[in-house]
Amino acid sequence: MLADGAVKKGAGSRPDDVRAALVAAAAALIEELPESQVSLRAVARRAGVSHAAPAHYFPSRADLMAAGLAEGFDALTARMLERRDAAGDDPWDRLKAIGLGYIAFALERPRTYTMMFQPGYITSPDSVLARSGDRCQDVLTLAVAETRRPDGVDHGLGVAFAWVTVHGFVSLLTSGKLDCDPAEVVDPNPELADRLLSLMRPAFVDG
Amino acid sequence: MLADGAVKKGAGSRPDDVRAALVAAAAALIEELPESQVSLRAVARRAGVSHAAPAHYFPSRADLMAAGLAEGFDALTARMLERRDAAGDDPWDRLKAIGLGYIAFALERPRTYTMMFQPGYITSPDSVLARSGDRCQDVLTLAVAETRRPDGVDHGLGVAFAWVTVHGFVSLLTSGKLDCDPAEVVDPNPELADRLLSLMRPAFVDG
DNA sequence: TCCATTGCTTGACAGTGTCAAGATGGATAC
DNA sequence: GTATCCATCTTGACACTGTCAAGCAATGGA
Repeated sequence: MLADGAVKKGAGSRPDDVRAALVAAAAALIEELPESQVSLRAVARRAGVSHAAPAHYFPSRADLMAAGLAEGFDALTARMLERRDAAGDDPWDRLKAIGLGYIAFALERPRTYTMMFQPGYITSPDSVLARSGDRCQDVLTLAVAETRRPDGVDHGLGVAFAWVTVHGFVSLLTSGKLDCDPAEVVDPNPELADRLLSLMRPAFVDG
Repeated sequence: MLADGAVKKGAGSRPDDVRAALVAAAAALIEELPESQVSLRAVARRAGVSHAAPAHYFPSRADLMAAGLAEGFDALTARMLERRDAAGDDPWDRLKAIGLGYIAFALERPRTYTMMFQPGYITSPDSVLARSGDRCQDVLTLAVAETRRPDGVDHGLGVAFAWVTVHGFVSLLTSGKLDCDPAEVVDPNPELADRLLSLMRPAFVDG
């Protein structure tokens, strides 16, 4: 049996199979191991190729990690959209749904999430990782725009405030600074997240 | 000339000189280099000792890093207290001063700050790093308690909200996600931080 | 059939964290 | 004064890392 994401040699192997296997292996290991243990060679082993194979697709370890992390941003974006579209028409409900989806993703894949925001993996503003991060931010930007009211806060500040709140929350949670169990925050016990998001409500909608 | 924090051998060298030099060297390198380049051996070189000397004081690399990061938490705490004590008597002014001090520290020493919240360096709740983190949180807890009003939010939630906001802000800033220059946020242009902190004001005080 | 290019492997290098063993020097015991 | 001990630190080794150079194998074009 081949390992998860490993490449079948010979017959069925097409160009870019190895690349896809490497990205999949990187994404898997990023969540399974501490950051320092996600080595280029470990990813290559998981993908079933030699230790130098990644060099043909990614200039450095950072670029391979970035490719795996970009998948993380895409998954986060998908999760937010899913929750938003199930939330109905009320702008605040939609924004809050996005926030809860964001929190749920980060707590399900904490190592991936943490690494997604690690400086050093974005090598240029046009990189795959930067672009996937931008698409993620677009979802939030749109949802904040929907809540707009004449006397509301500046739009850019609102986006920053919303993002800051959810990011700070999951970041402190996974660092163990908010003495409560991250595993219980979303599924069995969503009150904390709910109440925290409600604290930022006055910045967006009336009442 | 000896490098910063290096140990003078022979005459003046007392017990724990090497330990202090190692911690100082670690604290310095943590801010100077990317996390992956702050190696045990680089710290030892900086401190002027052999590559295995740190093992006599710290069981592993993580423990040496934790000692350097604990100094970071202590410096952060000192910065917050300094700002608070200069802020007068108004509870909200004091809380906001703490927040601005927090933000200033994090943007002055971004690599140190980021690493302070990296999971993996706290080996036990009684570790030096955990304790210095607790002292830091105590300052915030006290300031939030001062803002208390009868119909206000739950105290624990208030502490979480305040911390989440400043931590999320500097964390996104240093990740490059809030398209503005972190170097300019505090000193020449404190409006953004000021406005962001003001958004959480309704959760703490009236008016 | 020959050749060139692509895709990947093997091998090497310096650097890393950690462990074992040896040196060194100051304090204590006799 | 000499011997012993012990903490402190060094040296050396090991497996592992990221990256580079060289080589092998297969594919596609002439």
